Amino acid sequence: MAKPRVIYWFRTDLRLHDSPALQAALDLEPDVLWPIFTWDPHYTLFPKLFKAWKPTHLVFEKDTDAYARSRDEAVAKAAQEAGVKVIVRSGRTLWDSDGIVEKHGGKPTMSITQLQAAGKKIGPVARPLPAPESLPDPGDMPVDFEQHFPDKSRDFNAGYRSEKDTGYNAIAGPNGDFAIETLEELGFSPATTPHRGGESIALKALDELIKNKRYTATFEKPKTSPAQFEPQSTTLLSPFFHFGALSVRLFYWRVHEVVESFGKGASTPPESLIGQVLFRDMYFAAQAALGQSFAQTATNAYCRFIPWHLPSKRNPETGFTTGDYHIDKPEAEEWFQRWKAGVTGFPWIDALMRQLKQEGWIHHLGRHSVACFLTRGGCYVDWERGAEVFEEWLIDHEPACNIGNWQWLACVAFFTQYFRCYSPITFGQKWDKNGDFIRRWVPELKKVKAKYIYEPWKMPLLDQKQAGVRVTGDGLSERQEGSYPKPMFDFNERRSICLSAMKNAYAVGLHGNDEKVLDGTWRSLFPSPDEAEVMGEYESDYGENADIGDEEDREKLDGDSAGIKRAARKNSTDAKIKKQKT
DNA sequence: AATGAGTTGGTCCG
DNA sequence: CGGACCAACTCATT
Repeated sequence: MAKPRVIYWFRTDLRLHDSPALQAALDLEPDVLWPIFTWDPHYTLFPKLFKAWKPTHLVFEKDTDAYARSRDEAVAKAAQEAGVKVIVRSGRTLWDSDGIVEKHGGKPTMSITQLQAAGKKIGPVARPLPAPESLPDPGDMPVDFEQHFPDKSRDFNAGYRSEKDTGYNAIAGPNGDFAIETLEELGFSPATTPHRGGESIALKALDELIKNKRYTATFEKPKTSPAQFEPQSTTLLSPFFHFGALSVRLFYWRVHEVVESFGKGASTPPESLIGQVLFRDMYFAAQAALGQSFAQTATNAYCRFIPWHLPSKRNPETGFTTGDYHIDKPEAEEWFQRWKAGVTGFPWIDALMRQLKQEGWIHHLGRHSVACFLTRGGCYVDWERGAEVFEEWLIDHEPACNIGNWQWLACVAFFTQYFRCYSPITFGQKWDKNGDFIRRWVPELKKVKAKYIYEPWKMPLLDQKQAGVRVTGDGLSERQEGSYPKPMFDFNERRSICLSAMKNAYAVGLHGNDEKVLDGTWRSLFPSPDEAEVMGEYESDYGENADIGDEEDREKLDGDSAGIKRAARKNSTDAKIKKQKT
């Protein structure tokens, strides 16, 4: 019998160590093994490859991302039609995410307790497999068919290319060596990030971490500083996990060993290093259970509905295009743009957003800060808008973790304590009194006294002169030389408005799959934006305390808001009754 | 049904 | 720096 001819498709597993899928391919004892790194042109490429190379097997690591599922189904179908056997192995997570879902009754894991319980039912995390000593030769690769990128409309990076893209001109790359395309070959400018990838760098980074026994064994995420840089306070292994350059199970067992031998005083999940990868598995399994609806509010039974000022681009019915889906607040669009550009006028937020854009990575608590600020704790912009920006900019972007964490911070799923709100001023100060992190990323403020670095709008003119910066403008219009924008709103005012709006939304109690959300009738359950604005009381830090005037007005408004709240509670009760019925 | 816990807030007080 | 409080949600356990 002829020996197997195998195509190995690398996607989420750019490594040789601990790859169950690669091991499965090698276990076939193939005559030839072709490595393929292509990402999207598979729909047209694979049928051609099947015809030209006549493989017997196609092997790849399981990808439970919503988009990947449909892509892989299409490829499996094409393989079946060509008589090619498909082998898929789980290898991206501690446990197979579909297995976790199954043990959790087919439902998404919405807490770390649920994930741990389901993991326990499956059994211990698999021990990592060693890297193969050698790989079979790729052999002949007749490529006498159309090899160019087949569908330019699916080239989502087109807008970023400055040079000619030669990366897709040949199956084995420009040099015929199957090397992953360089940025230059893909037509991009040199990277702006100092972070570097690859399996050997990943393994070295893990070794360095493990050498530091105390750090590894006593790691507590909430105690690591989001303001620390060069070096940062956390491991920075997430990009390696994302690309599969480092096996999460290898990480798990090597950390486990250190924790065991450290004994008393070691940290435990969820704060510990092990806890971090447990959260990762939790989000993966949540997504595996919910599919595409996980990425959005619309149709998502596990996502609370909030009438954000700036809506998602998705329509509740179709999942796409902007719909009439929010309570109008014209300023919100500008707030979103200023947040994205790092010119909100709040230095702590701006520093984080600029670091994110430049380097593609910020500390987890920094992500908390900017995500809370954009959603429930400031701008009241839909979390889906923020998630899209992170998706584009993060070098460690993992769809499941990104979506899950945005839901967490927006308090629409996973987390509910919306009254715990990050301050763009005091949260950073807790870690970095002098504002060194701000000085690094917002150089306009480099010479500002520590007293004003988190609140430059409070700086007297004389101090502004001495620091060589004028606090003026909106950040978006053409910026004056040596200026830094004024804050885009009174944070305390916004915090108060958002809090009461969240309270109301919780009382109404709608979720993404509720009929009222999908047919638009949710509007009648929420106060108009003007009413919502005056529901919150606040002490202005800026001297111009909105419209709330004399005592009589205040009473009247409070009366109104109480009425709205009563209505909201009633609606909440209705919703609960409705749920019990179904 | 009641109770306690939940990775990662802010403010005030001592 | 530690704890009470803010105003109060949901889940897991009993």
